[in-house]
Amino acid sequence: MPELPEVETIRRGLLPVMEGQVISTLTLRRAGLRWPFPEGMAEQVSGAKVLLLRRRAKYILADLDRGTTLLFHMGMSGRILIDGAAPDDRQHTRTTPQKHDHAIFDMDNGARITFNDARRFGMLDLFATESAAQQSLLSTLGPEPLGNDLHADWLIERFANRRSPIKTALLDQRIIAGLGNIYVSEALWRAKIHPETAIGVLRPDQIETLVRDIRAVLAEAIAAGGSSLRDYRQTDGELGYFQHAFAVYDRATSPCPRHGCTGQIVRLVQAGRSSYFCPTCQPRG
DNA sequence: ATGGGGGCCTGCCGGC
DNA sequence: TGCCGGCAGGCCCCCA
Repeated sequence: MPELPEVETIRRGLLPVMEGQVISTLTLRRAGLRWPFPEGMAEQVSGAKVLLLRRRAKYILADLDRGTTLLFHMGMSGRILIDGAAPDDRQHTRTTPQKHDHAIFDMDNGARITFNDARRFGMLDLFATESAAQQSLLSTLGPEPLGNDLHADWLIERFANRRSPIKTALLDQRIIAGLGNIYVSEALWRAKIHPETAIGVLRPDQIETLVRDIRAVLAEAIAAGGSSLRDYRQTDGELGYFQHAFAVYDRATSPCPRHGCTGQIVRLVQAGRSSYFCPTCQPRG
């Protein structure tokens, strides 16, 4: 799926057509994605004004003027595309729905926002804004890695005496919210930490370095508009381009790009997911 | 308690 | 050309 940088890029793309704007009609083209949509969601959203468009982890949250919040999650293959926003936009690629277009937001400002998701691991939900913090999808999330919520001291404490491999710990949204398979591999490479290292043996200085590298790789990816491998697109249909900056992800057998390192990138499967790393400059902890 | 595996879906790519 | 296995930016659930 889109990880944090891709979701943030999508949010920024939606801002000008959604925030402060009225949804004239929400059209649902199936009964649900991962789960059934809430009863009456289309009616409750149609006519509502979006007060604020925010992001939490990999979720986009639209607070509506009816005391409700609309939640988007892109799953693995979800896309959001905007048509007809600008007066000179003659593309209108979505004048007729395409395959896997599941939800269509027609805005008062003329924009059409389409949620497309081939694999249907994505989510659309609606709940009372005041209950958002208790919402089951959001309540267990850990700190945001960007901003001021993530502290190395907290991670050092959280990791003490635990044996879980750092790769799987960083994918755990309860520990840090928003990382996914790409940026975990990239951050571990930057921090020179082997993905199988038990979190309990990491030194405090390694964890401090890791926090800095997580922040840096996410910020750089956002600046590049995210990474496009298969499904991900920005809301204008454009590709992100951070994939060109990957050091290790999907680069098995390539030479390690670290200056002075002569190692070769290796693919490893952990908990059913691919990890990529350089055995030479990411020694076992 | 927590770490790993299976399942959810569709699409694409490579090998035979 | 077609079929089949493997793989994919995620997350929930169940089991040891």
